[in-house]
Amino acid sequence: MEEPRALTALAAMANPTRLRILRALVAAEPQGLTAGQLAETAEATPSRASFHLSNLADAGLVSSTRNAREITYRVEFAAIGGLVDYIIRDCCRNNQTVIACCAPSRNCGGNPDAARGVDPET
Amino acid sequence: MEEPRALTALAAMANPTRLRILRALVAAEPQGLTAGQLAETAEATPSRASFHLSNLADAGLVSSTRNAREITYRVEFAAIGGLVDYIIRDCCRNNQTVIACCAPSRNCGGNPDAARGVDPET
DNA sequence: TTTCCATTTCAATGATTCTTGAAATATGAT
DNA sequence: ATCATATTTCAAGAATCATTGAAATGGAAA
Repeated sequence: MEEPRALTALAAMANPTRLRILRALVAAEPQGLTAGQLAETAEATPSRASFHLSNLADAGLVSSTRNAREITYRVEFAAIGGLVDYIIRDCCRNNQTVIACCAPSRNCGGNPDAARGVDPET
Repeated sequence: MEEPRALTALAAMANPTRLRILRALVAAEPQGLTAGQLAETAEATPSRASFHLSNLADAGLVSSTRNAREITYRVEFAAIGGLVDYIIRDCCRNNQTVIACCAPSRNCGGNPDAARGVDPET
């Protein structure tokens, strides 16, 4: 990933509504969620949800496919991974402290569960 | 890291001038760089650099210490790591595609060097 | 104290981004 | 065709963020 794309991805994630949308899509993998379901989940009007959805799509963070009149969105994990890769490598020059936060027994966010590699799902 | 702080960190990084500043600080580790040096590196006026520097400091991404009349800034790798941790764990629920981007032999940004774990420095 | 240097703060302006609600588009059903 | 549903697009206004240049602050030297 190059800088302009990384900046777009960072800006896309730097919004509470879009982060909620992203989170809902992560939870809804691999089926995805329709624009309407996302609007409901994010407590946004259809128009507002659509605005944020196209922002996320422009950033490559989500993809969409139309099924009849519904449009289903899915999170693009590879794009998020590309951003993480960019932060670690291009931005932080493979700094060990940053890399350590990806390890299964990490503790970088102040969450005690994280240090034990506990899946937040369970 | 909790959401509000992650949002602040993402917003801080989502700006070309601040990303340049961060990059310069990463390269200048562990001594850090003064506000004046950073302004020069980022090709910004002192006032503009100061604005972005306090934004980065508010986000916890840099720290500063005063030495005589100069103020030296340093990158806070732990905070960047915390953000990466947040993206991977809280946001992406430990998705493997995202985690794989932190591995030494990763290839998530389209850069062939990345797959071989080549340090961009060398 | 006066002066100089590094940096920050402030107010004004300009630029982006977000929200809202109405209208448009696309698709399917009657 | 007509209608209903799902979604997007658009224009206007509100809110937030960035840039500028001038003034203020903090600190060291003359």
